[in-house]
Amino acid sequence: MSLSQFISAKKADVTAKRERRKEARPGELLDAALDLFVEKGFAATHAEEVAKRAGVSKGTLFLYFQTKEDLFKAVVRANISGRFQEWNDELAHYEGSTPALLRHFVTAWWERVGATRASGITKLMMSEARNFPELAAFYQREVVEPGQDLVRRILQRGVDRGEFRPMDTNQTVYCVLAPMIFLMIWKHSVGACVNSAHLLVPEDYLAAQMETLLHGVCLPQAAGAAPIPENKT
Amino acid sequence: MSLSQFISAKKADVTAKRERRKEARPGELLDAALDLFVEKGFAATHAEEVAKRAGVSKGTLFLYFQTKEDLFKAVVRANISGRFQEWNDELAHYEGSTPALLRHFVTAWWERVGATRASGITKLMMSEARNFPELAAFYQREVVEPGQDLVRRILQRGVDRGEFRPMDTNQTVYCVLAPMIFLMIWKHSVGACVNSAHLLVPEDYLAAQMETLLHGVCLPQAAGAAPIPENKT
Amino acid sequence: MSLSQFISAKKADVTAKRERRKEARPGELLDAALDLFVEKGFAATHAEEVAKRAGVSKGTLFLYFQTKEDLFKAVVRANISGRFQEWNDELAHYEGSTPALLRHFVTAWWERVGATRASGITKLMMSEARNFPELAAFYQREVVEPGQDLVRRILQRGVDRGEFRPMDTNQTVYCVLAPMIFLMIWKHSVGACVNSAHLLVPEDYLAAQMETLLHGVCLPQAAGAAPIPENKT
Amino acid sequence: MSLSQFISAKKADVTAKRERRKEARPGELLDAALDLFVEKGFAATHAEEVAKRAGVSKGTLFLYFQTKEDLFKAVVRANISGRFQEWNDELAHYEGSTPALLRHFVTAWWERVGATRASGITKLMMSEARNFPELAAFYQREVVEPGQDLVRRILQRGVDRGEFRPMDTNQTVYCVLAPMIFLMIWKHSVGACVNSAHLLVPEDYLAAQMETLLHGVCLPQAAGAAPIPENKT
DNA sequence: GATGAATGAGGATTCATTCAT
DNA sequence: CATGAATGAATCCTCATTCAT
Repeated sequence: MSLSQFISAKKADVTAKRERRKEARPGELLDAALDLFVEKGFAATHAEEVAKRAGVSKGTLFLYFQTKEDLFKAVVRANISGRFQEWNDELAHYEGSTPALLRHFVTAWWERVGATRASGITKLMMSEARNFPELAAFYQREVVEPGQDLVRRILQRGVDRGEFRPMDTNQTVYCVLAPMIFLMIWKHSVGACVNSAHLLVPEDYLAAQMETLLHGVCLPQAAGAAPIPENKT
Repeated sequence: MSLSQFISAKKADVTAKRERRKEARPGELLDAALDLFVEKGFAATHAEEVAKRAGVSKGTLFLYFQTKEDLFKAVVRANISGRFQEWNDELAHYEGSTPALLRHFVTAWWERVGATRASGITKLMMSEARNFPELAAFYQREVVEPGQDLVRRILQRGVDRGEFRPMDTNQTVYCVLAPMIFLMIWKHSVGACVNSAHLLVPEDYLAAQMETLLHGVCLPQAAGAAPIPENKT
Repeated sequence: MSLSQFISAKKADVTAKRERRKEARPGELLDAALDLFVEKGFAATHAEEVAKRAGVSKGTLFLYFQTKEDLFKAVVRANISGRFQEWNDELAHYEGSTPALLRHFVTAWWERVGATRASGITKLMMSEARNFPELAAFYQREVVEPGQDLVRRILQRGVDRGEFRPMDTNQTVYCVLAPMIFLMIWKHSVGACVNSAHLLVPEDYLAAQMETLLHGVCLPQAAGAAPIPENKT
Repeated sequence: MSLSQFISAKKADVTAKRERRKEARPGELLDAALDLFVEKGFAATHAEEVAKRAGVSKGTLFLYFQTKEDLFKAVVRANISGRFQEWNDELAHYEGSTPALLRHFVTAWWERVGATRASGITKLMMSEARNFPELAAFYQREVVEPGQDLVRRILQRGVDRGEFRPMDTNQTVYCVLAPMIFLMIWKHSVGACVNSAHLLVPEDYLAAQMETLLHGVCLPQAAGAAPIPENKT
């Protein structure tokens, strides 16, 4: 190793160590923040506690996130918003039937969000939306609308390909999303502190929901469902 | 009337008025507190605001409820009364088809609970369950389990009468309840502070859910649904 | 004393004691605040210190003044703004010559503001104006503009009555006010911490300023001054 | 050129550059600090901002000045240089009338100090004198007293030459200096953040002040002013 | 010497709770 | 019983200063 190589290696090393730390910090803080936000809610989570759990001081937290709201937004972005790109890509390149796509989407969502700590964020937003209008707006913009949009496009794909019967996709979107939202809320509220005799089994519940949903919205030729009778109620 | 008579009459009058109010006080406070807890959550609801809305002073609130937590617990307990007896009776004497019964149950629920202030209690419990585990257990015992039981018996009636296909009623129960729970929470959180382009219309949503549900779980002869294909995903 | 008299007297007494306290409080707080604001500046004055000096707790201060800025505004109103009514009345009813009026105004100002603690407020505003734009605007609105207006009307009175030569009153206003402002600043800065050999004697300084000013602006017939020569500079 | 030669040449170059910068550093820092202290006051000026404006890091600032107070003191000291020598010389060799000398002095002061950044120092001292008594004394000694002395000698020259009426020069000195001081403070406080309808025009204000001053203090034969009437007030 | 990440004391403000009246 | 003035612990955020690199 030449001298200059040695010198620059040394410097690189020093810098690297620092930068590794600096780059790791936000992640560690987001991690700690997610835990605490989910556990205690936005208002009841104290900045100092987040910092302590991440192993740094209060001041350091505010070095990386200007306010507690910013921290929250960053948590949402890191855990949810970021996923939509991925899903949009999958949707664009999916080649199978739309019922299969919908099942895939729900399964993937469960694995990547529903079953993870990130699911707590949704419960959190439902609880605190009214007290933090700006956060609510942010969440609506970054999560709710992209999510509804994604589902709407899936449903429309089914209609366009003659797999689903014509429908008001704007309303049906809620039939797809509501079970997921319900699941996240349930898990982080009642589910977190009660041992019921008949526990909710998320995967079974989701599968059941999807099947009842599909047999209701599918045309006969697509998923084998019968035509909907006209004499409703 | 002598002076002393006048005085004691006046005093008696004042006392009577006071006692009347005194007995009404806790109810008025619980009423005010329910509204505020639902609207803003536990932490963000200020004792003074509750008192003001009930028309008394802050001091009086703490005369009836030692702490804010006590007030919260009293609010939840006071609002979870026995509506189940009523429904159990209706179920026992219902003579129509089970799909019609289920539709009736959901409609009645929306009218008697979902559309009323009582729906706020559910939102409240979902939001604060983790902070009040003791209350969550109470809620589970007094509300969740009786509710699940009721629905389970409706579903079982359908299976027994050959209207519904055989199913794991313990899981399907959630398919009936989840939309209701979702609706209550949505209404009191996102629904209260976001002007989305595509608002959720509760009645439409419930009707749609019920139809997709029925066409998924009903046997062909019962509600005209097609047989469920065996090749699930 | 009858019973009812006794009763209402007792009640009145109790209430009175309380109210007397409640009414005295803001004054005590304003008093303490004025001292501290003048001594340490707005930013460096701590709410807790103000409260302590007034003999109450931090919380009590915020019971009477929502923010530190509000406290400051109240201090200004109590010590300066309130004076303008009084001066405007005096101006309206003054019957002597305008030079005498101007001398009266300056003397009165010195006695009622310049020589009192209130003078510190002006120095304070000069120091902190740029950091607290809202306070600066408030001060401009409540003090500077009414003050300039008052002086302008005095000058105009002199011109109208043929005592002063015609002038741009908007600029001359500063010739009257500047010595006062200078005095307040000097007194609360250099003057507060230096023992100069040749101390500024405010009364002498003001008198000298007024005389030079008058002999400059007065028409010959009014105060015996000569016409201003045209070859300035 | 060998490798080692290249390295040491490079190093020498770097070192030279560094040393050049190193010597300039404190000056750049003082320069940046002056601007900020004048603009925002001592407390509201942040170390980091000073460093950034000087193009160095926060750490470097504290390398040259142990504390923010030290920096403040250095700023004041660095900006109070000997402009008095220059003026004393001008005074000694001036051959015109004393009124003309006084006008010259005021005009020169405005051009060389009042209109420049140096005026900020005065505002700074007035604002912070009470927090830095030691500096206030220094300022008194190095600036205030020499300045008063200079003016006093001008006035005395007028009296001695029969141009000015006899006076207490110690007090009249303030009549000359106060407008200047007022102007510097006004400009850096109210003047910087208020859009008044009638803005102060420094040059006009100074000219007007000087004329009223001269016509008040001058004997008739000196500047054409009328005799001062004896019937004051 | 120079850097900038990290620190933590400090300050304004809130609000559940107490208690003299 | 009822009141509401008073309290002070608790919380977010800032920023001078330090120190490992």
